[in-house]
Amino acid sequence: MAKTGGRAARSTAAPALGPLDFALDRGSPVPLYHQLAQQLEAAIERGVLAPGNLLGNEVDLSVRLGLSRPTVRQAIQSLVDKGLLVRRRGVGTQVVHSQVRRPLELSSLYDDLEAAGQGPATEVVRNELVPASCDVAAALGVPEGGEVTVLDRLRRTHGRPVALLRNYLPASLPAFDTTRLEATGLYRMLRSAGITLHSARQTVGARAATAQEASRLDEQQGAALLTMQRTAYDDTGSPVEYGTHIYRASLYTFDFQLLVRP
Amino acid sequence: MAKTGGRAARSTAAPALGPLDFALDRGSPVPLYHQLAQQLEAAIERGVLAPGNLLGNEVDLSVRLGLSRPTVRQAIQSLVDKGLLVRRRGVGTQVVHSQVRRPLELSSLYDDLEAAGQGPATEVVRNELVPASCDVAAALGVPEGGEVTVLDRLRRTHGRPVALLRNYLPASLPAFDTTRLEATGLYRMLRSAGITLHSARQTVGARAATAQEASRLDEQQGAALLTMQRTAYDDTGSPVEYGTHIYRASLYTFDFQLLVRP
DNA sequence: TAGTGGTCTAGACCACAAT
DNA sequence: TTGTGGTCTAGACCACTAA
Repeated sequence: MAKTGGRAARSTAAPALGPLDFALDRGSPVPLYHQLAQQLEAAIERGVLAPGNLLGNEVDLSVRLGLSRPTVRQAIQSLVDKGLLVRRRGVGTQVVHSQVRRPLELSSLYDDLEAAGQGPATEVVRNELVPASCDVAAALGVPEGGEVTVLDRLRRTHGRPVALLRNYLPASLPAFDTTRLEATGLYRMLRSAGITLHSARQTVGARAATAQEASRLDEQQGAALLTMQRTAYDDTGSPVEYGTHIYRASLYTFDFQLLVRP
Repeated sequence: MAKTGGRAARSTAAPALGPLDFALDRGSPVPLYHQLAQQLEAAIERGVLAPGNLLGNEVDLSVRLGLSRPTVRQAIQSLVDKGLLVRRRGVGTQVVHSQVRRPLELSSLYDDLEAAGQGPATEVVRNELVPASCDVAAALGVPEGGEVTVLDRLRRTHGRPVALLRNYLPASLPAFDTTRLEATGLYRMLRSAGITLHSARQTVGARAATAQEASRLDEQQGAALLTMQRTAYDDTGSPVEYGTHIYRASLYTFDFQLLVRP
């Protein structure tokens, strides 16, 4: 097939927006649109692409890169979805004005996913099978009184206790090795167990600390605590985890970025 | 290979997934992929599409609907992004297992956007120009001491105070009419002023109520409060609003769904 | 009017999963 | 081996924005 046949003709001495050099590898298993998106994002991050007009129209770009327009669009769209670019019909595609731009995954789900490995960050204080209470049964979709794994962890940063994490998991999952859990983190273990997270539902609130909670968290009784409940689901919609977390409000906040969908 | 070459042969009395009837209007200004997405979503919502295998392959679907495959894919992809569908290569596209499915916009930004109009939900208690303090100036990107609009509102539900909302806005915006603000809501007024929100950054925390806050919110001093700070940006990345909100933890929680991006 | 993104088409080959 | 989604192409016409 001569598909790529006429491509050699695209010589044209360095068009107006020459400074951008993208190296696309057609042999790579990573999709072209993804390669382009990554390199665009890197260019934006490095400030090579200033927050002004740019990315001269999609058609030119596709010709310059030797890609089809839909492919270029797909790359651009992924960055628009990330909030890095804005498209205006009849105007062009612009880099969004710097400011806060780190994508920032959501709240403590991210913590559980990434804040692992480094030192004795979280200590497992309980890891056993118990009968499911009413609310746990409802959240996990198991019969009330059926066995579930309960996991209590104490999380510290800089040596100070920050959070009490209680998680319930279906007993159908393989048992969790405590030491490995402390080194790896809950979500990474779920992942290596072949469970791919799909979505989660969270509720964030606040209340005063009980005497017991206060002593465990090194706070005064009645101190303000941040509370978070979460149910996480896998691809098929089956619940894989129900958690009730408590954070010291004096040391911890949830912060996240959100995009307004058109 | 004659792949679907025998396409005409695929007459087969009412194929397995016959019950779906989609009415696409090519004359409508609403894009075909969007029409299809809406009708698919409606079918899922109504339970016509059970959480199992379905949506027989994209190629057949496109033929049945008289659309090209990319168009069908675009429709499906939008529902995947919403968390309603899951695609598996070599398997097919499935409806995600019911459970929690309402998309649910994020936290109180949604409140501000939608919880408007109905009754005296929020009362404007302050609406004036003041010099920007350090943190306000930083958040809004204006010089310290420059004029900004400060807006204090008291929000009630069922007659009980729920939140104290303080917002700062650039003085460059047109003045906000207090009565209209109470009837319409802040974000709707911004929108009608031609400002399209793009993204926001939020921090959620907790602390004990001061005596003054307690009296305004009908709480005890020291009661747990939920706090939220937010900076919202428009398309161009310019800050359009900085808010410091306080909620009664006994009456209010943030709850939201989040999708795990692959 | 000219230029931009928005939508749509009709194909193609590939990678992966199930059989 | 078969069927699925994943990627990619090379065009086309339209709607909106700006000059």
